[in-house]
Amino acid sequence: MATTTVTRRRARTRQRLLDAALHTFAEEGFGRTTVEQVCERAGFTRGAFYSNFSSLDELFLALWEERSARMLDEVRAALADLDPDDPEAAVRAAVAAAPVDDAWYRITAEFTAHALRNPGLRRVMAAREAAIRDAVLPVLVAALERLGRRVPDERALGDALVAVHDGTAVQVLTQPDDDAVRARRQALFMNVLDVYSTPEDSA
Amino acid sequence: MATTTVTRRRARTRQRLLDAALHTFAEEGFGRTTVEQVCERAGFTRGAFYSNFSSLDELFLALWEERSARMLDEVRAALADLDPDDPEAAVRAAVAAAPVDDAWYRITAEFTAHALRNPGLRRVMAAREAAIRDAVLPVLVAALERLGRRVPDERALGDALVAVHDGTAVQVLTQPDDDAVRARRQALFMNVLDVYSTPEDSA
DNA sequence: CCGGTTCGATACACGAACGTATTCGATACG
DNA sequence: CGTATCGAATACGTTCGTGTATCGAACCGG
Repeated sequence: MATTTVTRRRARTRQRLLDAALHTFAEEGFGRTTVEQVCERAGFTRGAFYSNFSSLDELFLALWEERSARMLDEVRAALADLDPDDPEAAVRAAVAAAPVDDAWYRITAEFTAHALRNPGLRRVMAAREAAIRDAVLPVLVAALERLGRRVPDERALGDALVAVHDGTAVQVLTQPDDDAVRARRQALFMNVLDVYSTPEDSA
Repeated sequence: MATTTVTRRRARTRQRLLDAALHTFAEEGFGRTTVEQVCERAGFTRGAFYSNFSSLDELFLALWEERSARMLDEVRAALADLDPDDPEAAVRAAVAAAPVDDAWYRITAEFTAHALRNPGLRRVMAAREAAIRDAVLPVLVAALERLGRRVPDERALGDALVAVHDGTAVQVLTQPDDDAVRARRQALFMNVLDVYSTPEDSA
């Protein structure tokens, strides 16, 4: 195909721009980031930028989609091989799969704020969140069943876990050196799993 | 005092600028907001701005401090008169006191991201969060005790509640029309209160 | 009222970033 | 090996926002 190799070049600079943008967004904030900054970091000129994206907004969305999709994959992979006999370990693995990454958190925080201003983006974000939830949920439900626990309201459990994940992420990031915070986070996950599932007999 | 009335004028324009900034930040995002936009909305010139604040960053911090302090007061006031016999109502009141306000959420989200880049700001934010938590906590603990429940680990309960509040806020805002989301939020609060307290006898 | 002070308005000079139109080089393909 | 095409570099004019230095009016105390 004629376009194959040409597209390679394109894809490479595109990727570089995305990487540069990731770091610039994290350091400067999305709103404070300029096209020039991204280009300089990536080692390109603005011409290259505008040949790949029509605006910073477009790049921002592309970046977010790429990264969140990748994270979703990682979560799926990590959950694929859980130890069915050790619920603590399972939770630990699941939590580790959706790590609290400083730079990425800042970006999603701003993306969230951004999306709340734009109905289109808001739907995109909601869909992605739902996808993550729906990927994680069946695995956890299965794990719980192997432990002899049923989940009466999967949706409620899913929302609760997502909320706990997001909510505690801030705490962990604002107190990065406090292990107790991390421990409480872990405990809260366990508690939620416990509360939103019931022992066998209630079927 | 000579400065009294003069200060009044000053305070008035200052307040107007803060109000204008609140709305502009909410609509445009903090990073995308310019001094000019704020001034235009407030009905002043940039001269007035620079006579009151040295930068947008400074205004941003001032705004956040003012608003979060006010919110803290409101929470305190709302919690002051709780119905000791109706835990659901108590929670509802508490939740209502820390309302999920769209505009305000966007701003705090960006402030959080901003603060994560700035150690000084991060400490300010952590302190404010702790203050809110410490204001709410004793009231809830007392309410629970009146219901015959003890709270073994107050800190854990506090962190959990804050996390749930923050985490579910996003869900409520991204799905504003879905009452089920709000109901699950409420339920999650109840569950957390339940899990983090034990009946009398365990004293 | 009146002088002094404070505070916001005005005007200016500057720099940063934008987006486009065009050029030039690399790369795929016959 | 030559050529057509694609994509990044360059160059340009323009807009927008900034911060400061100065001016003038509102407001204070006496």
